[in-house]
Amino acid sequence: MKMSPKVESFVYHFGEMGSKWGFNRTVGQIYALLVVSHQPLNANQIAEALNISRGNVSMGIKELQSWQLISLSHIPKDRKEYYSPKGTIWDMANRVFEERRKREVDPTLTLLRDLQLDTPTDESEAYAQDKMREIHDLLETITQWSAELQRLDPAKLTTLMKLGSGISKVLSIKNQFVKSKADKGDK
Amino acid sequence: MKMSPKVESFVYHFGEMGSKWGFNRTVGQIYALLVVSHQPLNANQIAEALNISRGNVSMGIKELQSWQLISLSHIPKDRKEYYSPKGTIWDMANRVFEERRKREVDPTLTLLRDLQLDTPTDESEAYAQDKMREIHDLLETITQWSAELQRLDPAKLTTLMKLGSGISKVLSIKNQFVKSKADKGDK
DNA sequence: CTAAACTTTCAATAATTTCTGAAAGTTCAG
DNA sequence: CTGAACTTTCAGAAATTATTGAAAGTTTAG
Repeated sequence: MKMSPKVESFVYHFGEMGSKWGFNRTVGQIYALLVVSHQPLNANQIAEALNISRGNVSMGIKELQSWQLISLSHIPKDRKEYYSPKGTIWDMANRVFEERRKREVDPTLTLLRDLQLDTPTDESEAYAQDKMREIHDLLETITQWSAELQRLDPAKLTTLMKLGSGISKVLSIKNQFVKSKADKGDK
Repeated sequence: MKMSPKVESFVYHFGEMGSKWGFNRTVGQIYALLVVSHQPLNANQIAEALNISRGNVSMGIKELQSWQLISLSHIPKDRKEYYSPKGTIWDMANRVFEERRKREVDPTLTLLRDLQLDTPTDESEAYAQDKMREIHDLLETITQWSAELQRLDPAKLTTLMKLGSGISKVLSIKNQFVKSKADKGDK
């Protein structure tokens, strides 16, 4: 399993970036390698291609499984497990968003909600609490949006994006729509 | 500068989370502290409140400046610099998105574009290149969307979100709209 | 069963990142 | 100027995170 120069630079780059997207370098590399490989790979092939230890591959695979990013397969007469990316690239992006939300945003929302429950004891606490509420609302709105985005068919999304001039136009259309309903007293 | 328990848990939590959002713990804490403080704080106050060294504060401030997240002010008769968060919470979120895009997505897009230029030499390279193109297109679409989202007035966005049932509805409206234009031959 | 062919675990170590604090740099009032 | 009041820098120390590889665990063919 020798990587071609192109695949190699892709894989290494993805490793570096991956570490900023919530998983470590090795995990990013493993995933990148699987994505560009036409056939499923086993752990030894991965270790060899990436020049990392067998144990490290095992850790990486485990992590990718917790992100639900890979699926297993088997080759007849071969006991080894073969790994390949699960779903499309869009699925992958959704998984990453979702997983990050669960790990990073949800706990924050919980904390902020809890902190809202107490009544502030003085002016400075009131100010702090108000700011925390703002952040809470922001995170909630973003969460809501991304949840809805994820429900969309990506192909449709792309098409819509290309057809119009994007979301601003979409919103102004909706805005008019909502206004005209409101004018008729349709709240 | 003693933090109240509420502020304290907020600040520490934000520190932990911050490290997942592209800056380190200290930077997250400093920013959180500034956000919930009614008055601008100077470096010593920050160091004392967070129990970190003066030098560390200086580093953190520098980092926050590179993210364009804080502004400076001065108090008459006092030589120290006082720091406060720049803009609204929404501005902050935009800055973070934008900065992360610049640091994490843009270089990837560049790399992927470059890798597209070569013609594949064999079937497996062709496959790899095709996957890379998919990722490129995905990242580009996401980039486009987020750029447009940032241009929107956040208040308007929130209102729209609350009025309707979200983006799916918005899109289906636009979809009808575009279709009817298309039916009239309006491309 | 048993042993071969795997995978996983985990303690030790390596690599990386963050933090400190002393020293150097800057600014400005007098 | 000068020195007091700051801020920044940066080398080394501390803390955190990632990696290895040997040992333990698991699965299955025979």
